Amino acid sequence: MAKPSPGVVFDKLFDCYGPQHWWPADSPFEVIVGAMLTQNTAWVNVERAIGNLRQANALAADAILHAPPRRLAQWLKPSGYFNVKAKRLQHVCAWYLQHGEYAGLVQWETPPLRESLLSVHGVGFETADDILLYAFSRPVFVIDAYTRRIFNRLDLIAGDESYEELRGHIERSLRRRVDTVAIYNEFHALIVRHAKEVCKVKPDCDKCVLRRYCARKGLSK
DNA sequence: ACCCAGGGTCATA
DNA sequence: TATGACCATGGG
Repeated sequence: MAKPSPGVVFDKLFDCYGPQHWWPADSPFEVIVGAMLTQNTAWVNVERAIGNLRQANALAADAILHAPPRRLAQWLKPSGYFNVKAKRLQHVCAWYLQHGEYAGLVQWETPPLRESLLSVHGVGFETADDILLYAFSRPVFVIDAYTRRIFNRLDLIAGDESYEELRGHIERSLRRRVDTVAIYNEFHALIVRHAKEVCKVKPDCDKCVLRRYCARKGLSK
């Protein structure tokens, strides 16, 4: 069985599920908040925490930055790790305000913007790239655990690549597409959708749209 | 009673 | 550089 290219994987997922309309947020700042809160956390719990912030009229950088840590942690409780995330959220809000919020940051070139994000305590590769792609519309492909799992099962990667190696590999393989930002946006969303939908519990991809290509090498996480 | 979820940091070897 | 511990809630 021939291996599919990443582009073929994208096309099959898109044919199956259609556009996903990501990121689920009303503003770039809300994307940033969601990206921080969803770290190793189910999205439904993130929605509750964001709902708490909104209800407290605290879904804004200055409000979060100046909120008492106790109260901020209370709002974040449903999304887990609330003490850790309260600090991380304040760090990223301080960064956001220091650099002129969206209007200031949107003028930056992508590489220095990415470096600056990664310098914020609590922002790692995936969170930075979520923010770059979905808040600032930059052509950066997001690698998450689902991406590794799916590409691993399709035998498209060795499995021990670093984050940056894997990102470079997938970005290069999609270079010919016309609108890379739109493709990266949709692809990552489709991978998450697909992982939740069918590939989560069943490694052999029974009803999987990618079944024809599935390597079935057993329980490769 | 487990396991997992749209990760990241820190201490240790 | 490479593991392991830790953070913590809610759903299956």
